[in-house]
Amino acid sequence: MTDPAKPDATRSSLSKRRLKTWIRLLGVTRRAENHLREFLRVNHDTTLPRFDVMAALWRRRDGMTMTELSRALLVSNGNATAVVDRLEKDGLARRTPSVSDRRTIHVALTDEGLRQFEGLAADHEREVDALFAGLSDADLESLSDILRRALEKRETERDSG
Amino acid sequence: MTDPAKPDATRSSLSKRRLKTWIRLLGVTRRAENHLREFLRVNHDTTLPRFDVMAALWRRRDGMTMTELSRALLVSNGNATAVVDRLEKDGLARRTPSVSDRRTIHVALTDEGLRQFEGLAADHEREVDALFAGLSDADLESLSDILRRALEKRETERDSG
DNA sequence: GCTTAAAGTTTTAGACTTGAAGTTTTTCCG
DNA sequence: CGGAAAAACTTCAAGTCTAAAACTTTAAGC
Repeated sequence: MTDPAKPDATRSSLSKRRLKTWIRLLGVTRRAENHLREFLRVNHDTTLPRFDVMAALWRRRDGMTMTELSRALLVSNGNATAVVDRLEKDGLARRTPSVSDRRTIHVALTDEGLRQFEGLAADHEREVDALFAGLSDADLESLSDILRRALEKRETERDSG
Repeated sequence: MTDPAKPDATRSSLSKRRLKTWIRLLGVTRRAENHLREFLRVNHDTTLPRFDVMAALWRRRDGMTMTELSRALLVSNGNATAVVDRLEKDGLARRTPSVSDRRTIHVALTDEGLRQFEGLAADHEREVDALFAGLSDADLESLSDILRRALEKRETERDSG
């Protein structure tokens, strides 16, 4: 358990540093999310979850199942159902029963949904650009690298666990 | 508008890279949050918002006002009220009217709240440590630096805006 | 055909979250 | 002093979110 080569202070400081870094990561993410939520509400009268769903559907233009959607967004399936319900009610998304597997339902943006999202996405990208304007090209490269490594580690764990 | 020194592709790729990095940041954060939520639920029968509130109250042992609490957590004041309501109902937090200002209310952990949080915090730190075990000391340093810069940029904006 | 399992969706109950509106108290300023 | 404005907090309505249970459809085994 104890390692003479590494005094207690060193070991504990690494763990504490991981915790501190995580808390900072969380803080930056929440601030950015809050900013974007406000932006979407004020300028486009929509919400972050709606935007996320529309973005996922836009990326998969030919439609995706509810389960694929909830997995892509890292949210529960019941949650996805509710958001899609509201989008459908507003004429922005459409559900189509699958012909090959009568259990599944394909969701896709309507023409109006596509049109609306494209305007939204351009503004959103500008906003994110401004939000992270303080980060240089090198910063972005480095940040992406580190985050990718953090992600990979976890997926390896999931595979073997 | 156009800058001959920087071709369109270059300018747009920087904006796109910021967007991609933000999406990755969001993904990593959500994955970690989901993991920690599950951990708290299964091992300690509690939730992330409760943990966050307790952590804030633990850091400020002598108590803090509801407004300080909601600002520290980056959530709305109505939200803070609801979470503290539940903690109070469970005997983990206590509200005390301020004597100097009858509008404000001081919130603090009870003895039981303190005791419970200390167990929680130790486990939570271990979990975060494992979650980010893939990140080296240098990674953490670099990540912290970059995030601090992203944060500073935004606060400067808020001051001058 | 019948049972069981698998894949997917929906429902339910409860917690969380926000923004806005409302109450009480304090501060500011004439 | 007295009224307006601001601040702290709560309450409310609507939406978001999760986990777990219920339900539907399909597939597999007997």
